[in-house]
Amino acid sequence: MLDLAFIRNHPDIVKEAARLKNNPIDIDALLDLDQQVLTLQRQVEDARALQNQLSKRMQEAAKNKDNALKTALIAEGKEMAEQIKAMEPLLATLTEERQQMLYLVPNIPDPSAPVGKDENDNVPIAYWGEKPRFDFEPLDHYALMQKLDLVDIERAVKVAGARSYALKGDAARMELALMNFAFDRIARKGFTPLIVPAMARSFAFIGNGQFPKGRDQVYAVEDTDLFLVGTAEVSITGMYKDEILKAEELPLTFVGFCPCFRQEAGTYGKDTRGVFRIHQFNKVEQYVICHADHQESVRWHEQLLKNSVELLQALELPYRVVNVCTGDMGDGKVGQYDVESWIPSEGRYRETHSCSYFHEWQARRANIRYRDEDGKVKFVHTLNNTAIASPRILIPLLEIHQQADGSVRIPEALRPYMGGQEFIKAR
RNA sequence: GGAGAGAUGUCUGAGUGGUCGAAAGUGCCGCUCUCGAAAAGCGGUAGGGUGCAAGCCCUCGUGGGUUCGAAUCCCACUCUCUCCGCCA
Repeated sequence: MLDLAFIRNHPDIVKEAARLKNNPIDIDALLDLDQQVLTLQRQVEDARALQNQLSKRMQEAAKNKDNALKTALIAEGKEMAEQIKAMEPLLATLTEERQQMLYLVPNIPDPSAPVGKDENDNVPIAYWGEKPRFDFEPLDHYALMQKLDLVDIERAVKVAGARSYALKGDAARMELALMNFAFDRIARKGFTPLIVPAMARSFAFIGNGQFPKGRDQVYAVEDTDLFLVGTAEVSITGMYKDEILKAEELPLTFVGFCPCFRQEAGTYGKDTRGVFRIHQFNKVEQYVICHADHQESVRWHEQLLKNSVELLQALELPYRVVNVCTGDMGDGKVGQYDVESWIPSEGRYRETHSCSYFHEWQARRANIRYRDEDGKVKFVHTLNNTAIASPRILIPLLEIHQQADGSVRIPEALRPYMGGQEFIKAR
């Protein structure tokens, strides 16, 4: 959410941001509504001021035992109360409408973000690792998983419907190993480990930016105000809602884990093979709350990216980093890098990580602030990045490390988390 | 699921329907004292909206109601805590 005062003072900047992000919001309509609110608000406040004055004079009258005056003032007060009561519902409605519209206003992308329409305009900025050359016919991840008995999709679908899966055997062990591996490595950098609720109230989703716009991607728990989170980010943001932190407490750095749930509405027929796009997965997430300082945000953005790619390097997975263009990045983001891992069977890189910084956009929604050294209360900055998300990461992991004999080599860095095991072999 | 208690500022905690945005303590900041620190003393210290500003308005869990006027009375809801039951 942007500062309303900023939108008033810089409507052109906001309109340009919306255009760059393919966001159809009508800023003029918002400002128009805002003016209505302000006008009506002034009227109501004037009336209330008058009412308060009457109230004070009434006390005087009571003290002086001036019953005639008191009676007259009460009559006047009654009148004011009615006037106010008549104006209040409209003011409340308009204010709420303005708020809902405000939620839809996108953040201003950084000038360094490439301008573009969709993911095709994202700009690769770094490559790492050698794409493997196989001297045998490599399998795709699903074929590999079937052959090694690592997954049971049919029976999982029987239980939970399309886009479900059950990891089996060493794939199940590997998934847990990956979570542990990522959790450990990021924690070792000083990030506080956090296992967070996978369900959260609506305010957490509003705070994070998933609501109201992404509501259709989220599962609701019936007859409650609870929803299943699509990322630990939602819960962590919610945890700090309405807090005023001390400047010296910042930055707060977390490595958060929770199962993640996504409806994947509107993706029918897309990525239906294997475990690429599923409704439930596990994710270790990096999350940072820092001072309201652009440079500090940028430094953390780079650091979070570095943390993630170090994990991929340890897993010996070739990847590239793309600078996500304005049209492809989310509403709340100032800047976004995606890390894409090489998928041999598709002959292309695909998103496995997403690294974003938001400035105050989430903090304003969730009302997370801190008291600055000089006593001023400011909104914090927030950032987040995937550390590891699985089973998606199993796709490059299995495909890249498959061997001529049909087995899969476990990268050395992961072996300590799998009891020293070196290969996944057919049973 | 059953029974009870509660929700106030950084925290603890007081609060008779009007002079309460709110006592007191604590924390924090400044000053005095001191070579310096501690202790002690004095002063300051909630957030938000609106306005050039003075100011005005709002906020005592949330929403409604009573009233000229609600932290205070009434209703509903939410949440927290304690005990019992069930349970990983």
